[in-house]
Order: sequence, then structure tokens, then C-alpha cells
Amino acid sequence: MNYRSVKGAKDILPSETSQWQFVEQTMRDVFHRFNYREIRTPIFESTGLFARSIGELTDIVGKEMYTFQDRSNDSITLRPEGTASVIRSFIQNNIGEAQPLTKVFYIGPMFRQERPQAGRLRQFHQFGAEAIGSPTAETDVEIIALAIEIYKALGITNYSLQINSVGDEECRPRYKEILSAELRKIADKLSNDSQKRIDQNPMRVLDSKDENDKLLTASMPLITDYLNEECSKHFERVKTLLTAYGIPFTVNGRLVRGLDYYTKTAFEITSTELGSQDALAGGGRYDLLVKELGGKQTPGVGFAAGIERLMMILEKKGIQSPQRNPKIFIAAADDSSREWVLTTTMQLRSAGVSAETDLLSRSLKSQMKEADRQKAEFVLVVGSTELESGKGSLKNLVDHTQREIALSDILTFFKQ
RNA sequence: GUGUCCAUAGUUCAGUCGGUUAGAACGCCAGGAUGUGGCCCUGGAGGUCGUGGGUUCAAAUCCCACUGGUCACCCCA
Repeated sequence: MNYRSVKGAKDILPSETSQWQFVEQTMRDVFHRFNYREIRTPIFESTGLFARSIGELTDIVGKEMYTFQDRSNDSITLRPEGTASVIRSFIQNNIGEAQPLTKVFYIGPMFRQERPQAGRLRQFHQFGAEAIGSPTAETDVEIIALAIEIYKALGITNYSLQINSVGDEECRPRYKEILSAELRKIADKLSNDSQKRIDQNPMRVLDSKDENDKLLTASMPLITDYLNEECSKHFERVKTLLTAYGIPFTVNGRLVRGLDYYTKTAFEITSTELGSQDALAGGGRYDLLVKELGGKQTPGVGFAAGIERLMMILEKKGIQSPQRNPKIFIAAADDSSREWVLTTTMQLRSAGVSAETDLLSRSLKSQMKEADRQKAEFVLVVGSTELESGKGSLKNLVDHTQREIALSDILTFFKQ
């Protein structure tokens, strides 16, 4: 085999696409119920957009982006996530001027050059939603409820919701100072990764998976204890509304997001059905992002979720889309009927019926086997005798019954 | 980026202590008194054993390198 798909980029094969369409249709229905409209942005953007929004110091920007110079020497990046593009488009097209609150969703491929493993690809697919223009906790909860409703609609139940508040531009820097100071005292005992983060991103240290780090930081101060009044009130309101809505959650004061633009609410939905990559969805509030990217000060909140990880759970739980099989297979009993068979198949298709026939000049037995393999509901057998008498035998492959039918009635029979 | 394990028909796998024609199941193709699928029966096609090198009289089997996959770290959806 000469050519293979690039590492971490997978084909979605004909045997899998109906499942993908089923999943996408289900989420589109839910988005519609929540009155979110689809937005489709380009899969590449100026590199600066991502560097600015996600953060120069994040791993995504620092070492995972597919960045290249195009033939005009502009620096282009394949999008590693969806929010930055949506906000760019929101600003560029003055979408916020038409109404105070913009509710959009997206579905599409994202690109990150990480080492592939279970639940992690280099080209992967995300769906997500953004509510841009509202500062209220009600909006945070609608976004969380929207994500959860999609999992519910797909029959996924084994997930858990963790929430936190990461503060705002006033209280977070203050907390970071305090935390950094505490961490510096034990710096030499922390893991290498954590030591590097003490100054740049101390909150990530508290989220370390290293057992020793966990022990050492067990009694460290948490952001939730240092929120200012506004952030604290917002966080309380989110918790109250989630409870009122009946959405179970746990507060995790160590939860942080990998993107820098989040403020106040941050959340993550995880599943025990996945491997070590157990995050199904993540999101939060980003009140500074629109302004950061050159727009008017506009609050926003959103989430992003991985489709492949969702598919892994559906597969594991045996949740499958209904199959779309041909309604009728028309078999030619001999060569004299092939012309009639082909034209009738075409006419059925024009009339809106999924119809199939044999293109390989195969024996009747082979055609019957093919009809069975295709899971066609009916088989119509037509040969020279049927053409003369004007009547064919129509077999129902599901209940195994067979009846005579006038060939001239075929179209009307299958139209409804 | 670091590490783990793995690599044999289309697929999932077996292959003894290195030993001569590399197997199974499923799938595929063709038949089963000649015009009817599923189950069943018969037959058939299909593999330079990932690639390259080494050890050996002899390598799918042992060793090395590379490539690819996999899972974990990391990161995150």
C-alpha cells in the first residue's frame, strides 16, 4: 500500500457514516429546540487569531497547532478549536448589532498535532455552541443544559458534570499570586511539569495527575475561596439554577480549562466509559474574549464536545442508528428483462423510492442473495414470462410472503 | 515529544522446541435436477507472514533498525 492517511487522521467509512448522520441529526434537533442556529466558519484562519484568543503560553498554541506559510507568506493555522473562529466571525460581520443575544452552534473538524491514542486524533470532530451577549448565570446554565440534553437525546447516561469558577480579571490574578507563593515553598518537591507551571499557570498545578503532586497540594487554597463578590454571586446563582433544573453536578475547585480565555464559570463533562481521555465536553464563560479580539466588550459562554468520544460510548453501549436500506430490489430472471428492470428501477428512484437492481449480470440466485444482503424489503422477479403476462412475483423478504402484482402497478404500489 | 505492547488472507485470530506444501472462523465467488434470499451442504479464489538487515544448514518463529498501529504519560474534546 503506497499511501496511507496521515497519522491521526481517520477515514469515516461508508459503514460508519449513517451512524455519524444519526448523531449529527440528533444534535441538530436539540440545537433547534434550544433555538441555536448553525454557523459555518472556515477551517483555517490567520495564526494570530488562535494565538491571541487561546493564549500564547497554552500547549495548544505552543506545540499542537498545524501552522504553515501559504504562498503569499501569510501564516495560516488549521483551527484547533471552534470558539475563536465563531467570535472572529461575530465581530467581523457585526452579528451582535442585529440582536442583543446571539446563539449559534457548529459541527466540524478540528486539528491538533498530538500523539494519537484512544479518544484522541489529530483531525477530530467537535460540536459546540456559543451564547454571545449575555452575562447572566441563566445563560451559563442553558449552555450546560444544552450539552447534557444532547447526550440524553442520544441515550448516553453515564456522565458526570464538574463545575468551577475561575474568577475574573480582578480576583484571579490576586489568587494566582497567593497560589504561586504557596507552590514556590514546595517547588523542589513537585513534578517537573508542575514546577514549570508555578509562575505561568499555577492553577494547572492543582489539576496535576501526579499522585505526589496531589498529596502536596491537597491543602492548598482554592480559587473558590478567593472569588470577589461578583464572581462569587454568579457562581452561587449557577449552582442554584442547576439544582433547580435538576442537573446533578459536583464542584471541583481544581478544575481548569486548557484555553486562557475563560472567566467565571468553567465546566467539564466526563464519562467513565472512555479511556484516559475521559472528557466528553468542556466549556465555560469568556467575558473578555470578544473585546480581546477587537470587538466591543461582550460577554459570552459556550461549550465544545468531541464527536469521536461520543461515538466510542455509543459503540460501547450498542446504541445504533436505524439502517436505511433499499425498499425494493428488482431481479432480472433472464437477459430479456434486463432493460425493463433497469428502466423500472430508475423510474422508482425518480418517484422517490430507494430501489436497487443488479448491475453485474448475475444469476437469479446471486441477485436474491444480494437483495438479502442489502436488506431490501421487497424483491420483484421479472423475466420473459412476466413481461409477456404483464404480471410479476413480488416477494416480501421480511415476512417471506410472495404475491402476484401487475407490472403496470409497480410505481403506484411503491409510491406511498 | 517520552514510553508500553503489537504487526500472519478482506476481517478477527491460531501457528508447538526455529524444520520443508502457513491454517481456522467469518466474509467473498460459484454451485446444490437447470426461475427465489436468510439456515444447511459442496467447491473455489484470496497471504512475498509490515519493510530492511542480521544469526542459522534452515526464520512467520531468534536479534537489530525502520515504518505503521495501539495504549499510557503529557494534553484535552
